[in-house]
Amino acid sequence: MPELPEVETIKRGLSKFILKKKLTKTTILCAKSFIGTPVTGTVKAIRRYGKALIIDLDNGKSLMIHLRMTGQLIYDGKERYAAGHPSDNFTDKLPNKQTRVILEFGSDPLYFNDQRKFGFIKVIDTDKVESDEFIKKLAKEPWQMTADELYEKLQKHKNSPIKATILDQTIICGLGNIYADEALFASKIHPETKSGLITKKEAELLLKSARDVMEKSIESGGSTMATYVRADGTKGDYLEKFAKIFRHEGKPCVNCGEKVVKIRVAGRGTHICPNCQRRKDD
DNA sequence: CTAGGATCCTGTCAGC
DNA sequence: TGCTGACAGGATCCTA
Repeated sequence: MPELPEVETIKRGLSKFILKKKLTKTTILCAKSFIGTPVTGTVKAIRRYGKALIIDLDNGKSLMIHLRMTGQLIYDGKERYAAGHPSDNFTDKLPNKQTRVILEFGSDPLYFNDQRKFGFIKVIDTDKVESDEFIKKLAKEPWQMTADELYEKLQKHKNSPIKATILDQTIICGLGNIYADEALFASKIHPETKSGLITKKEAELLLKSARDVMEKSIESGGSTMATYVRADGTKGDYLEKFAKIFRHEGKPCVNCGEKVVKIRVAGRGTHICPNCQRRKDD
């Protein structure tokens, strides 16, 4: 589901609507989607750590929200603001059968929808956010990391395929299945390449590519998300705005025209151009 | 310690 | 039509 750019988009969009508003009521429709005891309080800040969203209240409590694969947040005030896992129900009547939690800000509900129930909202003390078991393990994001740092980490996991390594949030934070494929394609690296065979130069390029693809998505993500929501029944296509390889299987590579293929790496569907991304091992 | 696979859960789609 | 298995924008747990 939502990777760093989507969560950043949610953060920016949601800030406009719920900052300084009071969370007055919580309705839990699925017990495993909400961890802790519901709280009330005024929204003081909205932060993001990797793919995790933090809503700080003015009473020392914070809500940590992780959308995992299929989470969505849909604010239904005067206008509707929806972001997260894209699907038709952004424009549905709400709540629907995938609604797990409803947070109410006065009369305006914020729906937490999550088809597969992997995501969650968790209440934690604001001063303990950074020591949370999940948060504290997160590595730096690509913008905070140097190529040398990345290179060193790759050497530590030299036998893992590079895609598996960059999907690990404790190694580099923010990439998910889409942006891992996009960054590897932009860097002309085959996803199955053993991490230990990545050169310093490639690590530098990979880091730059990761920044680029996510920045582009953040730029287009906000506006296209809004467009998606307003669309009259048509499916959102914001992936098409920036994806050059993800879900392009069967289509010609944008660089060389070779047919893009889909393979399986690290248990995940993976898209490559067999011509641009060559294996260097075996 | 690393590496790989199963697992959580619901829904959809391709292939009988 | 109905069934079955594969798979899905994530992360953890278990095993070797």
